[in-house]
Formats: sequence, structure tokens, C-alpha cells
Amino acid sequence: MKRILIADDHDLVRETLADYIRNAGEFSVDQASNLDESLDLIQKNGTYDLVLLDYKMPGMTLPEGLLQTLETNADHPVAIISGTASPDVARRALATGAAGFLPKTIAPETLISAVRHLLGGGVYAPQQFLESDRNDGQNPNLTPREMDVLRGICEGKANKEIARDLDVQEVTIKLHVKTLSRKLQARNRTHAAMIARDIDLI
Amino acid sequence: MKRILIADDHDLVRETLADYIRNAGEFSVDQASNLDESLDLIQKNGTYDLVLLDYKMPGMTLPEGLLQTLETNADHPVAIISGTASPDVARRALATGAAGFLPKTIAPETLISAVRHLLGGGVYAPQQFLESDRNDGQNPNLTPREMDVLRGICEGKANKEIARDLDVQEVTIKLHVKTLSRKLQARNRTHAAMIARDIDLI
DNA sequence: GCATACCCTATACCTTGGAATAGGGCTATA
DNA sequence: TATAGCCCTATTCCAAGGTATAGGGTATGC
Repeated sequence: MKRILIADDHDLVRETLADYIRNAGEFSVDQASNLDESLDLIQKNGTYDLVLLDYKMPGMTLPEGLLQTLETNADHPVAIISGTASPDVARRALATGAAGFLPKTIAPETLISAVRHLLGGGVYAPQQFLESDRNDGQNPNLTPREMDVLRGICEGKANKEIARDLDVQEVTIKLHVKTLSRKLQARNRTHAAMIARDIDLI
Repeated sequence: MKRILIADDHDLVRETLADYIRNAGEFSVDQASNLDESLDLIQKNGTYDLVLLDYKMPGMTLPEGLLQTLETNADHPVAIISGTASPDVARRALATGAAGFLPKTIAPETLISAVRHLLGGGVYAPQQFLESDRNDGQNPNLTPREMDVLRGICEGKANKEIARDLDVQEVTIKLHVKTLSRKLQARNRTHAAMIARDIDLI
């Protein structure tokens, strides 16, 4: 029987979900409520056939937390499960090496078939999260660089800090901040960060 | 058999949850994925014995959305179910007339007994969300004025603007910004805004 | 080749944010 | 009454954010 680890900090959600997957009768499910606990369980019980990590739980970060898990659960698939349906998160997760991206808006039966698919070594991600390169109507159409800067802003970093991280001059960051703020119709960086969060851009 | 309505936009979470509650054998469960759909169902099928509303779903607002639901589902309890465990949201929900507040971090069995309690006309809310005197590391415990300023920050307003709105001097705003940033362990106003959003403080 | 879009840099200037320090007035409570 | 917490103000100073303008380098596509 295939062994699955589900990590999510919402006890209610995780346990009912684990129950649901167990009821399919094909899987044994273990649970963790944060990243550290997940890593501990993997080391204690051996690698799982599939690990599902909530994108938002204590200790979890992208890409760091995902990379740690991939390393610990060597050679077995790790997928991200996320409440907020964000194409950008999906892309970054897959680019980092995740085997899949499961939004919490998918139907339960779809989840089961996705789990089977992942266990078979496949990659799972809903269509709409992959072909969203093109902006579908309300996407403000930020350039890759502007997205980099926006992420920095959202983490509360100063321009100088972002500049160091991206290895460019501070003035350049200021330029990006200005243009991305205009595109988002934000009045300043803080506003831009909040808008980005609102429309699930980050 | 008591009739329950669950409204949550995450299909996966809602359906597994509905399954779980149905399995208790005592309840019939209907589902909605946003506020409007909930109101429609109540009007079409008659009032439910209990309505559980997700705090974060399309159309949902506090207090407006809750008030609408309370009115439509006249004389029957409506409870808020929330992913992020925020004492402030809990207090506002209960103050508006919600019969209960259920964080998604509670255990599934606790949920079932809470549902029974609510159906019996009781009020349910975890202790720790009501006696928020003690801040257990998580609760930033901001003063009312600091909350005012925080709201301004989150709207992308400048200090000068917030000062005008609250009819005080700009320096005063700066003071509040500094102290609330310290309490939230934020490095600046943007960071504070993002943290506030993360923990659903606003 | 030419236009376009993106990315980077530079200079200069002004506004805003934020730290530090010091107090006064108010209210609730021990 | 004294203590504490909150709210407001003040002054000073430096760091950071933001605007404006001008340009260079490099791809891509017509």
C-alpha cells in the first residue's frame, strides 16, 4: 500500500482530507502540521511515496522549504497544495522541482486521481495554471524583473536590499518600483504590495 | 434530521468536510461556494438549522455578508468558519450576531460537538479567542489607535493622509507606525501591512 | 535596417519614513 | 495617591522612497 504524507496546519482540513484519501482504500496516510514535523517524519519513517505540502503553514517557504523536502524525501514526488489559486506560485513550485500543484478548489474525486497520477511518477497541474502566461484580462502584465522586485517589496525589503539580492543598482529598483506601481495603479510600494496580495499575484 | 449549509469556495475542503459531517449520521448537508449562492439556497430551500460561512470566500464580508445571512436565515444560527485563527475576527463575528466561530485548526471531533452545540442554540467559540487579554506570542495586541493607523497603512495611505483622517499630527502617526511595527515584528510599514494581512488582523 | 520592449545606469532633487528623546494630559486601577 | 497604559505633541536628524530626465545595451520581430 502506497504511503502518503499530508502536511497542513489546519487540523480540521488535514484530518478530513486524510480520512477522505484513506477511504479510497489504496493509501496509508500520515500527517504533519508544519514543515519541521514533516521533515522529521520522513527521516523517522523513511521516504514517502508522495508528500503533499501546504503552501501556507509554519516554516514553509518557496523555494527553500520545498527544496529541503525534496532532498529529504529523495527520489520521491513532492507536491504543493495551496488554498489561494495563484498561477505564479504554481509555476515557481513546478520550476523548483515539485511534482505537482493542487489548488484546494479542485473536486475531491479529481484529487484522488491526481494522487494516483503523481504516485505513478506523473506531473500534475491544472491547465489554467500553466497556460496563464498570457494575461487573461486582468493580469497587470508585469515583466519578470518587475515581479522579482514586487516579491521583494512584499517581503518588506528595502530597495537597497532588493538591489543587492538581484545584483543591480538601487536606482534600477526604484525604476521598477515606479513602473510596477503604475501598472498596478498603486500609489506607493505598500499599496502595490497589498494590491498584489489581493489579486493573488504573488 | 437537522439541515446544515456549508459555504466555502474551496471545493476540496468543503466537500470532504461535508462528507465528514454527513458521516456522523445525524445531519443533512447542503453546500455553497460563495455568499450569493448561500443566500439563494436559503431562500429556495427554506431556512437551515445551521449555516457555516467561510470567512474568506467570494462575496463574503464582515459584518455585511454575515448580517445578510442572518436576516435571510431568520431565527436560526449562523457561524463563521475561518482558516486563519484571528481573535479579532472572532470577536467581530460574535459581536455582529454570529452564533459561533470555528477556526480550521480545531480537531474534527471537536467540530462535530460544536455543531451539535450550535444546533442546540448554544454559542461556540474557543476559549483562546475570547480571553485575548494574554497575548500568547501570536496576538500582537494592538491598541485601537494602532489599528486605525494599520488600516490606513494597508490602504496605501501616507502618514500625512492618515493624520488628516484621524485628525492628529503626522508625528503621532509616525509614533504609532513605529510601535505597531515593533509589535508585529515588522521591519517597516510595508512589512507590517503584509503581516497584518497574513494573520487576518485587518 | 528600424522599431519596440526590456533592462540597466546616472544625476539631481524633493518628499516621506523612521529613530531617538522628552514630555503633558487622560483614565483606569491597585 | 500612585502607577501604568494610552494618546498626543514636539524637535532633530538621517535614511529611504519617489520623481524626472537622459541615455546605453540587447534582444525580438516587421
